Amino acid sequence: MRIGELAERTGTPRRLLRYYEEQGLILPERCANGYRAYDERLVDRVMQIRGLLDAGLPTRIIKQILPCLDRPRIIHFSDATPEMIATLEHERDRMTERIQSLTRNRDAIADYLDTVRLTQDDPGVATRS
Amino acid sequence: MRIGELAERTGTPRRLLRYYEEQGLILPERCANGYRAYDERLVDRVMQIRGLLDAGLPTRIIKQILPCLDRPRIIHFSDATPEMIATLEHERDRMTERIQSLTRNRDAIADYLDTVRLTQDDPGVATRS
DNA sequence: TCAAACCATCACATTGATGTGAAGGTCAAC
DNA sequence: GTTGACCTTCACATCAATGTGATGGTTTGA
Repeated sequence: MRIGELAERTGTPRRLLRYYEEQGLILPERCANGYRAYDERLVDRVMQIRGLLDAGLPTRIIKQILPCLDRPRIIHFSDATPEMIATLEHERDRMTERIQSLTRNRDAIADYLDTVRLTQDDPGVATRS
Repeated sequence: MRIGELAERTGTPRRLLRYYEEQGLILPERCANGYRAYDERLVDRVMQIRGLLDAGLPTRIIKQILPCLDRPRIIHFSDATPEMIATLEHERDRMTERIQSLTRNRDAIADYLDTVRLTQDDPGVATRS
C-alpha cells in the first residue's frame, strides 16, 4: 500500500510517516517510480509507534525497543548486547514509574469526577468548599 | 523556602520552577526583596507536576486538573463547570488509554528481557533467530 | 491530452519543555 | 567592604514532534 492509504488507516499524517522512516522506525520498500510501498504489517507497527510516542517515549528509544516487541516472539540475539539489555531494563522501569504515576493521578481524577457527580445527583452530601 | 532549596528538594532546575510558575502551575509568594517564597506543600505539588509532565500531559491540562487532585479532597464547585467536567473525563480516558498502551509495551519488554535472561542462563532453550 | 489526485523532496515554521548565559540586585560571612 | 552564593529578569538556543507549503514527477480517468 502507498503512503496515503497507510496514513488513512492509521490516522497518521503522511508527514509523520516520512518522519518515522527518517528516524529509522519503519523501512518501506520503494516502487520503481520512487513511491513508498508499505507492507500490511506496518499498520500495526505504526499504531504501536504512535502508542509509544504518546506514552512519552522518544523515537530514539522506540527504535531500540521495537525489534523486541515483535510478534511472534523472536529473540534477536544480535541486538541483545549488554548495553541494549541495560537500556531495556531502564526503560521498563521508567515505564513502570510512568504507569504508577498515571494510574495514581487518573484515579484521583476519577474520584473527583465521581464525587462531583455524586454531589450533583444528591445535593445533601456534605463537602467542604 | 526559596527557589534553590525547592530545586534541590524536588530535583528540578530553577529554570523549570520559574517556567511552571509562568504556566500558572504554582503561585509562590514574594519576599520584600523580590525573591520567590515557596510553601512547604509545594514540594509535593512540584513532584506531582513532574510526574504528570513525565506522563505526557501538557502544562495546559495539568493546570486544569491540579486543583482536583488536592488532598485533603475538597470539591471546588467553582471550577466544576460542564466544560471542566468534560475536559476531566476526556483526560481521564486518555490517561487510561496511555496506561494500557504503556502496560502492554512494558510487559512485552519485560517478557523479552525474561526470555533473554532465560536463554542466557540456559543455552538449551530453543529459539528462532 | 488535460485535470485531479496521488506521490516525491526540501525547507522553513511552530510548539512545548528545556538549557544557558548575560546583566544586575541581595545577603551572609569573613 | 568585598567576595561568593544566592536571587531577579530577559533573551536567545535547542530538541523532538509536528505543520505547512513550494516545486515538480506519476498515474488515472474523462
